[in-house]
Amino acid sequence: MSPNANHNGSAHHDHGKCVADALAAAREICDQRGERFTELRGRVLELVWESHRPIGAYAVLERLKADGRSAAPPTVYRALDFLMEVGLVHRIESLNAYIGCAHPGAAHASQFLICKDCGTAEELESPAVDAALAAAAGDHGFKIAGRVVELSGTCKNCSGS
Amino acid sequence: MSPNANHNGSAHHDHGKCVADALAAAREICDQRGERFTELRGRVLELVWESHRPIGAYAVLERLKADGRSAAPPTVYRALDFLMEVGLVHRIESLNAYIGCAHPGAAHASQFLICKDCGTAEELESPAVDAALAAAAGDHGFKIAGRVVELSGTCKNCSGS
DNA sequence: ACAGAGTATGATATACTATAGCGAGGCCGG
DNA sequence: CCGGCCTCGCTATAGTATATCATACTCTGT
Repeated sequence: MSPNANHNGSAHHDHGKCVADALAAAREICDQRGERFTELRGRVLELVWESHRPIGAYAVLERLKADGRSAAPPTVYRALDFLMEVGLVHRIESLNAYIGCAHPGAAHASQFLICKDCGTAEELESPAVDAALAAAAGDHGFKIAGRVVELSGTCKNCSGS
Repeated sequence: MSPNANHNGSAHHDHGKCVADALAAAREICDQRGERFTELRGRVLELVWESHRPIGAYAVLERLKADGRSAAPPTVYRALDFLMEVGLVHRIESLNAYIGCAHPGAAHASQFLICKDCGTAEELESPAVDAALAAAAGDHGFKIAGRVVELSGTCKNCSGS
């Protein structure tokens, strides 16, 4: 993994710390919720964060195998499903990929800005978007249970160049 | 919205007419754009509309085969790709499924309300949602190229019962 | 410490979704 | 009529996800 990372070109970005923070937060959240943050789940979450952009389930699987661990698709899908239920990971539907949640711990409806050039996916939580969606759904008598909002395009850094 | 509309099981809905209208419109749009609206493409579009809710590519394939036609996955994927390029069909990312466009002919960014109970997907074009998305993206220096907005939940008819 | 319930993981098989690549035939402009 | 392009048939394969059963772990109450 690139030690430098720095997703969107902005300044520096201590990737190791960022991953470690995410893991620490995850552990705490699971503790609070009485969920087991097992070694496997931790490793999967770590791999998702290390990628620092949406990563496919099978890419996670390959990395697990590279650890020397025995793993099969259900191994990773179960871990990802758990992490999504707890709110530590999001699934990007338009990419069939997964990414670490930027703001775990709080229920939230997020939106994603997916750059076609660099592959990063920035997580947003725009109240305005959320309100507009709620209003639009309400107009049609629709009760929202789940939201998928994914914009593809060019991110700030990539459009500069 | 179409004059008849009203999917969701309530009251009447002249399905045959609705499909025929969609096909007629499609033929005209392809003519205008100098695209070939072949028999296969027409049949695929017809099948998509007949389903009247998002339908998977392989379900379309089965129906094509039921016609006695020889068909393989590429057959249907090529047709669907064409129909999407022309704007006659949308893909629902969260379902890996396809649905006829309710307002073909005009460029538009649409949103979908997908009922988990009855499986229908209502197509919206909310300017407010669109504006909110554009604003949120703009705040982050992001240039939008494609939008995926899919809300899952319970539609009006299903929440009544 | 132990038994039992519930949960997590291992392992195999299979289902579902999508694309690559090649060749034959049709359509259309020159 | 011919040459290029588009459409379609066909086979193979890639990519994504789940069903199912077996094993092993963890926690709780005793």
